[in-house]
Amino acid sequence: MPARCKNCPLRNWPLFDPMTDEEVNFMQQFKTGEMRVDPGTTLMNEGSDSPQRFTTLKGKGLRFKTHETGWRQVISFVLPGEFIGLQGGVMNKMQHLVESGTRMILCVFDRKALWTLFRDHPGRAHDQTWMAALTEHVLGESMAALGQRRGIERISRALTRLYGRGAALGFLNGSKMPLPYQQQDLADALGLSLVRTNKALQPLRDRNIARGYDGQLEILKHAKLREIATLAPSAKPVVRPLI
Amino acid sequence: MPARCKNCPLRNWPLFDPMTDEEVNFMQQFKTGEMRVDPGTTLMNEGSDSPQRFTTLKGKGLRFKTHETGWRQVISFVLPGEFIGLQGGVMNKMQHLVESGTRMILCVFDRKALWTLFRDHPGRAHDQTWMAALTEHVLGESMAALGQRRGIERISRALTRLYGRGAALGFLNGSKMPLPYQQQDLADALGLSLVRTNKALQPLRDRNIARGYDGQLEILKHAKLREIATLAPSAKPVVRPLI
DNA sequence: CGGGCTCTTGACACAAGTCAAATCGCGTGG
DNA sequence: CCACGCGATTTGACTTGTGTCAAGAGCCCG
Repeated sequence: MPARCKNCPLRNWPLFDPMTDEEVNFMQQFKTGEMRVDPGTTLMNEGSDSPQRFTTLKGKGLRFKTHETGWRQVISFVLPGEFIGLQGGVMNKMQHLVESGTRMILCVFDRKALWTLFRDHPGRAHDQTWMAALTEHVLGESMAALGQRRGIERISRALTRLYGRGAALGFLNGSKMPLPYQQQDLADALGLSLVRTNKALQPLRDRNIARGYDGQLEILKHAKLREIATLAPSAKPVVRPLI
Repeated sequence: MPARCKNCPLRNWPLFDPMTDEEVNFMQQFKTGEMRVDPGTTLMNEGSDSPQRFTTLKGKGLRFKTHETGWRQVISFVLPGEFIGLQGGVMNKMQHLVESGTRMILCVFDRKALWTLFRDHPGRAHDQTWMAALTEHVLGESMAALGQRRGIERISRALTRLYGRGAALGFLNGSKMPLPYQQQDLADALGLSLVRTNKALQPLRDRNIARGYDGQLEILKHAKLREIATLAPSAKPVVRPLI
């Protein structure tokens, strides 16, 4: 039986804007169910056709584009609390896939229902736009990383960011967090070859700065890692609405 | 005296969704004026503080991020019809600048007024989100270009895209369109050094495929250019709402 | 006529890709 | 219980793309 929004396990994390009871009830109307998927399931494909939108409740996934020449660009890592399917109405036959990397549980909303949200609940509609703007911002940062930074910097940045997001979602276990991605995923996200990714990871391992193995990401020297990534010292994740 | 939205020079281009008279009047309320700027003016800086939002009426600009280590990543080229300032509410002290590259004329909207749009005109609010989703899509494509394509491919792709957007806005003059950007701008957009950009441009010039000079972009062999860029043969620009 | 841009070109250094092979885990079937 | 196969990771040798440095050419404008 699907959990009620009232008991949503995500809602009370400090990463998310608090919601009033009224808002929770409102969202509950739109929830048409829950979906559980195994690793490697395609959640969105050529989004325009999908009648559903999702919010990730549990598990991790990948958002990426592919090309007939064989490459794959990972656009972002999908973690709990993320909304999937906004682009649905926009894309034509272009490829933008979302795939699960672990078992996932997703909250399912109906596409049409979401439209009425614009009519009846401007605040939530605004949140939707707000999230889109945040995504734009994040993608812009990623572009800058790809365009302007070298391999080792990109990797350090990616690990730092993933760790930060994981921390905000309570995934941390000591200095470790579960990271169900492979080096190939990281490579495709960073625009590096698998071999180079591995080789760039090595000095981080050897110098006990950070390491990823056995489905875990461990960061031992945060400051050092940020320094290598030329990232500003702190920057907490932005508190966002949950849709 | 500022033009009325009714006479908006952009509105009737086929690139944009048609608007009803009612919608036009509605938007007119929000327009607080027009702004004219010289080349090189900063339109948005650390967006969170700007009380204004703009729509480009005329002229071209650049959207980019900079970093204290000296690099600059051009996120996108700003052409007429583009909305500027959506991210305003999201960014903290992070740098995301919008700068004019030519003289520009911009439609000015008040930030707060735009909020009421969510309350009173869901259709337009939806358009706003729609545009944000389109931008997400475009940025994703750009990421893929930066991460997966080599210099010459990136350049060919960029030229093709710019030409396509120019065509949709009626900038074409024979096989040429005005392109008020420098090689350095292109380089910063593509994540290449200036020198490499120039060198990659050379074979395109020599083989009479495309050339950029004197503020003009000329494409002589579209098919060839697309082939070099490994782009699908056609793909018209997506018809979008004008905000 | 002489700065100060932008664009062009060449020589060289270095980062990243490619190819290939070895290693390690791990689950399956004999 | 162990051999086998498969996928992920690691490592080495070599090639290629791209950055950097430096200098010259073209051009506009005072």
